[in-house]
Amino acid sequence: MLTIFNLLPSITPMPSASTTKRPTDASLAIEVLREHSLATLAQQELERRIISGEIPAGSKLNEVDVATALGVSRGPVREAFSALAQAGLVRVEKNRGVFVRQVSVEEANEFYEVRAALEGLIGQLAARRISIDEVEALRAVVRRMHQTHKSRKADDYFALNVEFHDLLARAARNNALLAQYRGIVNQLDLYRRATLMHGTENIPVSTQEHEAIIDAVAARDEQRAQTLLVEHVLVSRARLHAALGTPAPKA
Amino acid sequence: MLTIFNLLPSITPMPSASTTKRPTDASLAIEVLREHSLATLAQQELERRIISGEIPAGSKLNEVDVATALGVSRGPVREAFSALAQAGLVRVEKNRGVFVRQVSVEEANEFYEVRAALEGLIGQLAARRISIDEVEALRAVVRRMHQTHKSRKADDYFALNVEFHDLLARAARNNALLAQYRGIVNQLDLYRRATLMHGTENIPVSTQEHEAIIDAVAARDEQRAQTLLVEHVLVSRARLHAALGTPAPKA
DNA sequence: CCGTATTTGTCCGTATGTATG
DNA sequence: ACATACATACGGACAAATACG
Repeated sequence: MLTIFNLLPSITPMPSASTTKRPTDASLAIEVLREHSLATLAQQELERRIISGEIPAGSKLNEVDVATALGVSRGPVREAFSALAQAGLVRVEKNRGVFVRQVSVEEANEFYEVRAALEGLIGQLAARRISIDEVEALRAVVRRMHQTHKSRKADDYFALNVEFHDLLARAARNNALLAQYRGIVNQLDLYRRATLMHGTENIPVSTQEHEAIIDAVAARDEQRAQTLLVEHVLVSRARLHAALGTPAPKA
Repeated sequence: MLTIFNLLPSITPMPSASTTKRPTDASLAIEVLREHSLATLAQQELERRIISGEIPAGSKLNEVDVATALGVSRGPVREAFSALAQAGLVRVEKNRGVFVRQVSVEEANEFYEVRAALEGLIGQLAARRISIDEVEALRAVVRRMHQTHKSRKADDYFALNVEFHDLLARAARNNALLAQYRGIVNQLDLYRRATLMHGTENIPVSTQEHEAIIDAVAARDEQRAQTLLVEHVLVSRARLHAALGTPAPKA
């Protein structure tokens, strides 16, 4: 338990090479607080901890514990809880408390259906609007995936996979779509974390799919990009079910 | 300005014919408060007033004014604001206040793109999972649309149109999809309300499209239902732009 | 440009409801 | 079943920032 500095956003610490003006933690905190309220900072920090699995699914979030852990009072925490509930990351039971959302297999399948549709639109729009630089950034991510595969670090691959799809989602140039997509992915992560199935997918096959997606997008083939991405999502869902031994729904 | 009774959910007032046990407003309030917090009630009430246009887009929501109007303190109101901000219905500016979200033409086009994709999935899944009763309910709505058309009440048609699509969305049997769909529709309504373009669409053409959609869904033709619904959304977007004189995006 | 009034941001106390022995 | 301990729900007070004259 500490102070406001706990919920400072994860600003990259910087290699500290710059001699210009090294901002102290205190000045950074002041700068951050000029724009963000404690409620939004608490929301972001809780979201990060939930998505990362630092706070496991099903956990009860005690108001005073969270407040003291974040170094704020209970007011901002309650506001953060409301926002997180709307985002689907926590569930609020009146007079009982708030709990980190648990996503069942059935709900995960629902999310996958929606995600497939959104990814399809992302592919379609990205093929129409992506820039050359963004295509190159996508290829760079896939290159790093190959290296990561060789060193066998599944967690790194998982992070790169997230980066790939988020990059693509941003390339679609549609903020509403981006927001909806991220919301779905966050909720799906709740399920993946709970089932400990992060990054253990079939990496070589997946990277092949990624490369095909990049090619389709770079070729401005909207239809193909859409189809490939829908398939990509449904296939990864099938892989997940296969690994878990759960029944995969048809179509 | 009044009391807690302001934010009682819109329970149908009942023709007051029942002699059994007529619950007083007070007992109703107690019953409601047993399940819902003042924050969620405030959220629902504010959402209703925003969607209905009762509170116009761009309005500044003063905390104490809203609190007194709803008969509660500022705490629950602030929690409701957090949730509404997450839902995209209001925008929060730190140390300035919260404002009802204004949706620009460009943002509305983004929403239409997403909505088209979601409606497509709705059509696909509804064709797979809809029940006979639900098909009949859809036909009933369209019948009422015809009558409404004859009496030329555009607002009624608008309400029926919402009911039709929400019914279809529920028939898709996917709660995540339903939630996302409703979120998009709510935000699109912000735009429609602002442009005063509710219900002035081409009604006869629209009802023909609705009937075709029902036929496709009833015939379990997933592909056709999906295509028809995507087209339906894009066409209604084009109609809107034509009426407003704004440039309609390609595709 | 400064002082005042209003509004937001935060914190804490109290009442009510829930879980536990 | 009762009493105790605890957590949440709500309200109100204080501080900081903004808006206005």
